[in-house]
Amino acid sequence: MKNHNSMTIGGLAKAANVGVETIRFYERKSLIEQPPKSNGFRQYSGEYVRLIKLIKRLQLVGFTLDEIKDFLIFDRCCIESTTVVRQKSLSKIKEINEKIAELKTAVKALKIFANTCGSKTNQSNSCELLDCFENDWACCDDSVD
Amino acid sequence: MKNHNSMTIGGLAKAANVGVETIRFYERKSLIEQPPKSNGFRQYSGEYVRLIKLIKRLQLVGFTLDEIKDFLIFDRCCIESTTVVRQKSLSKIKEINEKIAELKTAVKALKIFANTCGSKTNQSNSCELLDCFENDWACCDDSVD
DNA sequence: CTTGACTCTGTACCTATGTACAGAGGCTAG
DNA sequence: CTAGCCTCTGTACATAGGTACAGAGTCAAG
Repeated sequence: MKNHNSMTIGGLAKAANVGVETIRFYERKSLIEQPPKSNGFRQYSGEYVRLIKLIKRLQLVGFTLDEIKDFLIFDRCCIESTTVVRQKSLSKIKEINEKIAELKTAVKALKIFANTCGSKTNQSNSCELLDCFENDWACCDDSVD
Repeated sequence: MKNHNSMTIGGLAKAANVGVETIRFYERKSLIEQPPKSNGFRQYSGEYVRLIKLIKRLQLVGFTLDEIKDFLIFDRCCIESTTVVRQKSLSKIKEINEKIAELKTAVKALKIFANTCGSKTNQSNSCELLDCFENDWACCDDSVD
């Protein structure tokens, strides 16, 4: 009675490289739908592998699970206007670009730190993280609110 | 008896734009030292403002509090060889650069998503996050371990 | 000398994102 | 038919990084 291309939760977990508990957790949080069951066991199609991997990718680049849920629900149901989703995407793009700028500034500061502190043998107070990280931060100072 | 350039915890919190509880939390975690007290009240110098802001910046770019502590302790005491600190800096730079690459890929994918899904009126199944996020991820696929 | 704003210590609680059982049942190989 | 592994539901615990009291003391203004 089993679809030849379906798998139980353990198979999905292995294929998507996550734990089975994580999958059940995503289900509880409504990130994924509960699949049909056979004898009480969840039967997942291959699509679920792509879906879980997508979730993990979105997480890596800074989406919270709640944000991911919003996108996924739209993706499944188109319940929101495409304009709203477009807006959400654009604002996320903006956010990520700002993060990229911050990270680039940090790399610059860390390079200075590594060069001035890591290569000198002098242990005077000229070696300070504070100094290295104090310049070039126009990008994010007091923009925390 | 009070240094004209010192402040209590509330002043520091305001100046550094964090909560007082956060400052005491950092103290408990040994990220900052307990300053001298006057009548049982902590008296902070202006240096603490820079220090708290530094911590917040490092956090923003992905340092954990434990990592920050390591750098700060070196910065204060030079207890580790500069070579070790240099190594840590370089590996953090590498990590941040990888993150930048991921984020750039995500921006590309989100742009495609925004353009194909947000601008079309068609609601067919051609509009899928999954598709947009499935290419160009050589940078991080299965590099999760 | 009272009032209100601040601080102290210590402990409990919170959110996000999982992880780990416990106790029960199912499936498959030998 | 039994052993060993899988899955089920439900609940509890973990971790990072705070946030929020409770109950007591301090300080400055009026």
